[in-house]
Amino acid sequence: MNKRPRPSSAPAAETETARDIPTEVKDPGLVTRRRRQIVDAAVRLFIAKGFHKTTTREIAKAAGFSIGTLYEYVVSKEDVLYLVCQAIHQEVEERIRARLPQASHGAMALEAALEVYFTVCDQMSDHILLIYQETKSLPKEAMRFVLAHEQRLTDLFADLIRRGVQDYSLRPLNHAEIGLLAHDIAVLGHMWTFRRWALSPRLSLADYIGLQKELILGQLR
Amino acid sequence: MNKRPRPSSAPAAETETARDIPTEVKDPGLVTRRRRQIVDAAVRLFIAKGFHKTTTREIAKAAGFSIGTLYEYVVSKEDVLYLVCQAIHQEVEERIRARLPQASHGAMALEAALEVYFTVCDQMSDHILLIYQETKSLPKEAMRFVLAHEQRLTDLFADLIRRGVQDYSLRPLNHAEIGLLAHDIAVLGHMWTFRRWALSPRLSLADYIGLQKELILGQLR
DNA sequence: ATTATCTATAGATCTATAGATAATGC
DNA sequence: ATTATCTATAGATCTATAGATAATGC
Repeated sequence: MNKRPRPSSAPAAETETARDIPTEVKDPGLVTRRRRQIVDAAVRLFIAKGFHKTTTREIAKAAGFSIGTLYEYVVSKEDVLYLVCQAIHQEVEERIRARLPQASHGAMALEAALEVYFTVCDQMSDHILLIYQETKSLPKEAMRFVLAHEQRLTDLFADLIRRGVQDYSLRPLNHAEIGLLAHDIAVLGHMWTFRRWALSPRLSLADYIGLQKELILGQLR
Repeated sequence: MNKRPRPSSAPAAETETARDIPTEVKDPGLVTRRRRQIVDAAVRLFIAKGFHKTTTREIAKAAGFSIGTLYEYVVSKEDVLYLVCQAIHQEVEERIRARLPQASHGAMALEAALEVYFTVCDQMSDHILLIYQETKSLPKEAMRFVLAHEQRLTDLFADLIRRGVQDYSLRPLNHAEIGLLAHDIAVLGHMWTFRRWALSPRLSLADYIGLQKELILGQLR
């Protein structure tokens, strides 16, 4: 059940889900704790002012320690951004997985997943928007990890669609169609966050979910 | 034919399509020319390095004059970003309008528009991506103008859908549905630019257009 | 004498680190 | 004596402007 499909040609090391950031501090528990403080502080600041306009000093202060201490836990400012992106993706994925009911057949499971996903996107609006806007500021390798995470989330939908096709609760679809539909779903969730300025004045979240579900599922039955 | 619907409550001044940037230079023709140089240089640099990592000096140099001259034509670095966003939106809109055939009925016109729009998104991939990533760096008022432009582009699709509903070539849809579908179309075009890393290795542009057209039009007939 | 352009730099940051200090455990 | 934290700052930029210079037209 936890087996994710991995690109068959890539070596195992390439599919690791997180990148290690060097630290001067020996106590691993402390590292975890301090980095959580850093992430919490940075998320708030990045959402409010953006990555580039936030200084490392501000991050350290908001996290409750000095600039010198900050640099015991990260090597660079970009590391902070990476930690933030990683934490956000993790939380999105956790929230979705936590609320995914073990529905009977594929079509039903997919519908439930859409409901959950769009709701999570709404709740984590600012965070998802942040990822959209700042992923490009990551160093190349860190970006690869973040995009891989995005792909994993998308695969979650692809798996459900595939299940629906196999149990005949959805119409037959080929590999490319399934992949694309999964991306469509992922992006239409994000759309609620980055087009909020146009959508939410006219549409409630419930309406949005209802209409988008119709669009996606209508095409699959 | 050129009448665009405007929010009835907003005063005319609010719907202006461009913002005036002060300049020290008297000759309007020269201003236009130099600003085009600035935009051309900045677009290239911003796409390559991002807005924040590009310096005003680099922009001036790439445009072919000195930093002092640059500041005769803009007040701030943000002005350059605004000029860039404005120019990109304008070109996207022009390219689309130029190739829009005067198709007979709404459904056909919409299909043609999708074809054109997705193609333009592909051609201007880097530019659209730039807008996605840097709009947030604009000062508030400039951002309003850029988002208004985005909305106008979306309205273009809404108009076509509405036409199709009226001539019965598309199924009946209410106001909210039309608005949302228009946004879906706009975003699915952009998706080709910001999910390229996942899509284009597996899917040609033609396949992408074909499948997305199916998704959207399938729901409307 | 007016307009456009250039050079030189003021002034303001900001990241990252070196070296000092405090706290903890042997 | 080891680990974590802090203070102070080196070093590197970067935006925006002031004042000088060159070009154009009366």
